[in-house]
Amino acid sequence: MAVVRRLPRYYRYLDDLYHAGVLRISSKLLAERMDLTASQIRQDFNNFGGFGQQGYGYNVEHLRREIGSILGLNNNHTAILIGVGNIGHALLANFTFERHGFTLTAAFDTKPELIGTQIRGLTILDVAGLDDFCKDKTPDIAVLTVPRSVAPSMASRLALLGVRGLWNFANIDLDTQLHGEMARQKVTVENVHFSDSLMTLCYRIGAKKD
Amino acid sequence: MAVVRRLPRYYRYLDDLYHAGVLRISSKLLAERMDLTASQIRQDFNNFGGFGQQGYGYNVEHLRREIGSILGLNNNHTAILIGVGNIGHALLANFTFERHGFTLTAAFDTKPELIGTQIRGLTILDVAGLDDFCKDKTPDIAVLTVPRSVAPSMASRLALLGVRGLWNFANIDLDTQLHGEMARQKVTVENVHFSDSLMTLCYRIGAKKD
DNA sequence: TAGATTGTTAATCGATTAACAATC
DNA sequence: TAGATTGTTAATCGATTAACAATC
Repeated sequence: MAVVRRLPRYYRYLDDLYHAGVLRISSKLLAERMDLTASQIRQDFNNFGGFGQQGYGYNVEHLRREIGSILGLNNNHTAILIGVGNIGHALLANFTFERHGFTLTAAFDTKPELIGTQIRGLTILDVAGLDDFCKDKTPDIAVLTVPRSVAPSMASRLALLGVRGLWNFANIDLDTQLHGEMARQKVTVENVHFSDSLMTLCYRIGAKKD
Repeated sequence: MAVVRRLPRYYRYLDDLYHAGVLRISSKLLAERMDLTASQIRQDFNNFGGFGQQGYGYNVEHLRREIGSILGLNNNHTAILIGVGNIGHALLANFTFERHGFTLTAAFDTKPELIGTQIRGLTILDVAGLDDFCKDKTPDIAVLTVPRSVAPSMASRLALLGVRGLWNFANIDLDTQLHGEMARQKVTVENVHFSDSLMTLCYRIGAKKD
């Protein structure tokens, strides 16, 4: 559904408004700000129930909470991170998983010089202990920041360990790659593709040139 | 157009096939691999001209080159990077801009301890010299890996310096934020949103639960 | 020639926009 | 009450799928 893909963006804007102390917003105003039509916004929100009030608009705090709850941000999911290279390190150091519905409970790598070190209070563990950890703690998702070459095998391993979601940074479509296996284990894959994003930008500045 | 958003993904798959030594592929086979319909693939490619041959399929090398050229991957664009924090560093160290149509010509930061150091042969420069550099070298795009708080002002500055595109990692929609200004300068913004991606995953594993 | 597979048209499906009555 | 703005239906638009003739 196309609405779902817009929900995170709605949440982001509402979160900004909320933190800016704005109490109410109309579909018209929000539409201007987000570069959408007011009609679409009302249609979208009504897919999940009527959160607004005629003549008034939407209560920012309430709407934010509702959308957050539709997204499942309050489900107390847990996450582990595999591969503390540059991107893994960047996420560990800067990304606040808590603001997006997850608690990061462990990070793993193979490099001896990394194992035992801490980033933001989290100690890097040896991947050798991954299976035991997962059997014990059953994390909901794994953040895959390993080299592309080992991504598929690590994905299968995590799938068999019962992980329910993979946030994949390996620049490869894991869902199409491991089709049967992933489906069997009911693992949801979210692929992050820097290269797709940059190629899109390349196309768009090119198209503007003439 | 919806096709355009699929082009980078087509390119990625064709690039993989090409490097795997595959010479030809039919819409049917590519559809299976990419989890699309054969009909859609043929429809998509025909938007840009007939690249196939009846009874044979598509020549992988040729199709890859055509899509690359539609995307503008051969336009010899130049890029600079602003903000060598964790994400900036990760991109400098790992991302091969050359494979996606860009040559990275400079990286900037404000931290004295970073300035003058090298990453992958590229010396980090002082942001103080940004204006002179841009006037001299006129880079096509800037990779914005600065903290969210300084992103809007840096974006305007770059826009005024004549940059044509921004690849923005600041978790903020710069295009809607700086509407008039960006439009005036005709700057194309591509926003990368880790948080949107993670929230989408959160929604999807939640929806599967019941 | 026979088989395969494209290019392309027509049919279907879904998503967006417009309009307006309901109602705060 | 009058004004504002939602919820919701109907109309439009665009994108996807199905079908098949063209042709390698």
